Amino acid sequence: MRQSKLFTKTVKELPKDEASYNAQALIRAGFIDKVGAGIYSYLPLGKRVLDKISQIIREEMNAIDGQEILMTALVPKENLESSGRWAAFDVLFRLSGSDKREYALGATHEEIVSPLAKKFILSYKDLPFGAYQIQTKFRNEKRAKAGLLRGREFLMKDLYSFHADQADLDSYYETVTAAYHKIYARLGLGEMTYLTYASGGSFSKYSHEFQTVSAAGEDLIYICEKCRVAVNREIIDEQKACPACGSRELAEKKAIEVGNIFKLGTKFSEPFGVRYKDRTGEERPTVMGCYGIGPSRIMGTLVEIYHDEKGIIWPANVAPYRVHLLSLGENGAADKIYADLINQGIEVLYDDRDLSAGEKFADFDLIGCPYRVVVSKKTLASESVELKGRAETASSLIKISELPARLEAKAGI
RNA sequence: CGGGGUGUGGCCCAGUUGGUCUAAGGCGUCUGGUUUGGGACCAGAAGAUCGAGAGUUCGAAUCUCUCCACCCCGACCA
Repeated sequence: MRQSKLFTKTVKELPKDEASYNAQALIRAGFIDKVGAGIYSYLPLGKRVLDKISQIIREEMNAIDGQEILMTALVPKENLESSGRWAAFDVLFRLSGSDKREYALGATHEEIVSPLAKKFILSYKDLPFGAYQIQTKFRNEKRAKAGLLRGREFLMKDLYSFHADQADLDSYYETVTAAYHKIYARLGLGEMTYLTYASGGSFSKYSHEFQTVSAAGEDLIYICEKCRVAVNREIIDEQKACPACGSRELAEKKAIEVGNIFKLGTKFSEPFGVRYKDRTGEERPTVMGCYGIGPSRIMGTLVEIYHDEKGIIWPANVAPYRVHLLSLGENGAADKIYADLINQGIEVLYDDRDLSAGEKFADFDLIGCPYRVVVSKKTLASESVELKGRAETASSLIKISELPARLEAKAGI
């Protein structure tokens, strides 16, 4: 991408109506645009990051045989009345069309996926399976806050699984847990993300959250480093012990909830009549699980964790581009390097604008691509470019002919 | 939803005991010139229903009322 063609620009000053770091940094660098409290548009750079996060999640869902679907954003009132949530759910955006039929904008999709599954589940032979989607969710939070961390409209991956019995659900639940750990590792969040015991509702003692330690978080968790698990404050009782090993050596930390997995049991399959015939011909309710991760919240979380005083430092796997190529008055040579890198399959943001070096460096720091490649009179004198990692302070001169190999070698954190 | 705060060109803001405010400054933008390794410099230019509505007054960005929006703290978060 030639930066001269990019319609967004970075801005020098912090937006006055945002206090959270992730929103400030993302707006300044031109990744998102604020429309209202908790309502943001994703601009070219931001969309690329969001797509990369979603793609990692998609790959890991497919790897555990999740089947991608896309459900409706409009959820009819009757569906939500079947589960009792039309009245109980206070964050619903409710609306109606000219036909007077009432709907809610989807805040979650048990009420759509359950009747869907009912149409295809007839026999035990139809189980188990998992269906997921990556879709915008709507929740009218009384207080949206913290930029992308708690929005009224946000992107969510929600997976729903259907099983013949509790044992099969339990087994798949472990599979999903492992997949989630892989996702966080690939996103660069593995080290600071903990499987966390949280309140479970009516069908299991606990649900599990994935909590990423960050001062920007809303939750308070108690971490057992030995077991690499944590307990949410909402269920910690007076004994304050690790549920895995019983240790009382727990570290209190603020954290961002970056995922949540639930065993739903028959909570939805009963009211929606999602039943199957077992081997003996007897009809039984299916057993369900649901598993969520929000790519947009992940994006905000990454910014909270990966930045310095100058701007964002994206992990390589989700950076909008791998390389930010800066031409300092040498577009002739830089054009060729740009074309070569593109041909090698390397994603490049190419600053071909007629601006001062300082502005280009500042933009590189704000936008936060992993590598900076500078082409200038100085570097060209030795048929080289200057290469520097965003997180590094030292740069080095690299022969132009060796650049693609160097970038590939450095790829993948 | 309770409490606190803030709304002034695209962005950040000064001004708010009512009176040359015909709204200042910085950034950005446009024109010309000089620059060219950390948001460089000079000259000129354009750009504002002062959040909205109602009111008080000879006169309102400034005072009163209502509403709206955004931020922060708390509650809430299936």
